[in-house]
Amino acid sequence: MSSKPVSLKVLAAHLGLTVGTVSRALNGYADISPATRKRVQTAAKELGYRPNQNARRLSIGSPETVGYLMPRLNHSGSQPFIAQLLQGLGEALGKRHWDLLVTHADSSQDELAHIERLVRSGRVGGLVISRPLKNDPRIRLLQDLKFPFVVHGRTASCDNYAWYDVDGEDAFVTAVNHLVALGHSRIAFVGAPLQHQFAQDRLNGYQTAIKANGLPLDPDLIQIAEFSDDGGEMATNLLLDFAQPPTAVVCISDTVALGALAALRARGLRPGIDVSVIGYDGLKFGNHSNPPLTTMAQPQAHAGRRLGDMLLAIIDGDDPAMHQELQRAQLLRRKTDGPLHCAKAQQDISKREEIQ
Amino acid sequence: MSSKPVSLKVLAAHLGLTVGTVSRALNGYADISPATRKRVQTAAKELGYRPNQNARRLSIGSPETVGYLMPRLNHSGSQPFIAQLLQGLGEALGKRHWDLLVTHADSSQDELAHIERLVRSGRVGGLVISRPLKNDPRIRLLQDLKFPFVVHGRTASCDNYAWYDVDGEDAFVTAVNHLVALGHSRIAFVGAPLQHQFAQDRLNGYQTAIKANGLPLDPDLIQIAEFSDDGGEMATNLLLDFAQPPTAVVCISDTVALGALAALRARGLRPGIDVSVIGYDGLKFGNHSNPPLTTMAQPQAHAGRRLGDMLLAIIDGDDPAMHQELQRAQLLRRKTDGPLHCAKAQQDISKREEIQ
DNA sequence: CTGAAAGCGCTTACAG
DNA sequence: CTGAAAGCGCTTACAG
Repeated sequence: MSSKPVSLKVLAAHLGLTVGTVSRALNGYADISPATRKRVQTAAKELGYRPNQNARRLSIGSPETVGYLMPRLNHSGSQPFIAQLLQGLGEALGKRHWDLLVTHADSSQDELAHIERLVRSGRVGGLVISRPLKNDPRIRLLQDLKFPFVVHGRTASCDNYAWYDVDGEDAFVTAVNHLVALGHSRIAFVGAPLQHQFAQDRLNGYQTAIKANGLPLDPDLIQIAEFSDDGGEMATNLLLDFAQPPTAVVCISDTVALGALAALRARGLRPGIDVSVIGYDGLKFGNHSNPPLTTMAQPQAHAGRRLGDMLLAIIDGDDPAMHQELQRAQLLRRKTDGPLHCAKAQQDISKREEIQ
Repeated sequence: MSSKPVSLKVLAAHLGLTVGTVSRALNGYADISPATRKRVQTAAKELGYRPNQNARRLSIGSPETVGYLMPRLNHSGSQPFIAQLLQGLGEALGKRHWDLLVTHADSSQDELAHIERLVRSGRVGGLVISRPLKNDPRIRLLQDLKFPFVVHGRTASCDNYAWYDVDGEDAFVTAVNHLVALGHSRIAFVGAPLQHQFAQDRLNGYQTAIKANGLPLDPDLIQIAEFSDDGGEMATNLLLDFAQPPTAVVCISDTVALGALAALRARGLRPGIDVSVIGYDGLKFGNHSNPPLTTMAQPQAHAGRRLGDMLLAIIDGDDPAMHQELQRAQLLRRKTDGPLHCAKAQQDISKREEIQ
């Protein structure tokens, strides 16, 4: 279909030189006369010569390509940060003229086979994986294969590989402390299934902070829900149905928190006044929720670049354990956090429910 | 770093065969005895043999890879659909074991050079580009190079290449008609700079519908703003400052519409009651805005798959002009559209503004 | 049915 | 300084 690109062979023929010489001239070898180097370079530019990368990479023995293993989309929410992540990865790789291959397994069962195929086929020289499980078989596989990789996120034991993560535990300590400082003592946690480490981290932070503040750890106040707005709404409804409902809720994500807000509004409760809600992520969209969502905003801008730089360094031979970066989330106060209302107001909440 | 993958050579040696024979056995050539075919297959599985794709692709003369040219992120809004699009592309390509390469130009000036490099280097056999300009030089370049490509979106003249798009003009006709049916006659349009064709299409739809309904085309009611929530807010403030403000606003995107809602709320105007607002995109997040956003929802689920299938067909030799698919957006009524209020209410709006 | 050989388009020691 | 040659790991006519 497309016209054939010019090869080294035709370029060499055009110049009356051998392909070896032309190749060395183009690749800046020292043992080429300045005159022919110039001649070769101008001819290459004129003819629009670009080395065939498949050939080049076969020859040098490196795919000069890194793979990103896309997490499977859960029907409910789209990956909010994926575009930014890919752009950052692309920037880091681009500095060295490496390529970015984006793949996803057909099913989660196939994921290990998918990775092994990818590694063995020589298409990539390193891999970026994200959203690790607590004990992620992908990480074990890659370690067994001794294949360079970095993880966006962490697992329970994460000493011996490279990762970039935001400290979810710290974030939820901060969120709970903030609510305690506002006078709250019945603070609930709406989380997601604990197979993912990030879900566990955030729950840990919640529990740590509750205890550190001398509050009782009421198991009723810990709700594990579907990781979506609907999940957040259902969990919050459960919480509000208790005899002693919480006066504040920390949610594992902004999306889940939006569901919590919906549950509150549906009962005529005012988020940030009657019940406080804090999300996690810092999505821009939280500015436009009803009311604007207070959240733990994670610094997301550099994740892609950092992961890309790390991976290249590891491929160059760095010890993966050298490359571990933990960022902190920051409290972003908008309108859904507020001081505890007086006892009377709390009673009103309970009453209102009974009426419903 | 990683242990070397087994090559065809070691597999052949292991079996006491030549590489040619082993290759043919693995690739299902007919002239191989069933016995050795079996023997080869089991040995390949045992040793975990995977053909080196760089070598294979060099040999067969196809990169078996397609490139996706990421649009540059505008600081303000993230690409909401990009993850879905990539997943869909990956599915379509995966059926044929093609790979997906994701790239972005360092700057918009470099984009043409970037494409040319990509094409000439033989890394990809086809390209997906998105968000075309009205008269997009990338498309001309790819046509000149006679290189297979598909466009997510359309340009002004789009007869002679392949594209997948949602009919923005139709969507805005639908939105305006809906508002007219609700009794509105002063309907504004908040758009974005017109270099992108989609911005023009949506404006065209607005204008077409205004005229078709026998309404005057008031240039004041067309506001071209920054493509962001802030842009939408500023534009809406301008509209509300007019002596005769609009009673309804159609916005070029959900994000812009969120800004419009913010502007209304800031003035104490109730979206959907005092002033109607309709967005475009159908973001899930619109369920949680204040109030939930009425929008023209575009069917996004199949875009990636369709674009991938089209591109593969074109690479196989199909005429690109055969592959043009126009989808329609659907009105998704939530809470920001409503009937025109009586004259008195309208006066109140004007008054309220004068007070501010 | 299998082997021997050429070729894909590069890179890179090795001669001279 | 440049050429001639081997090699990267595959595929695929061509013999036999």
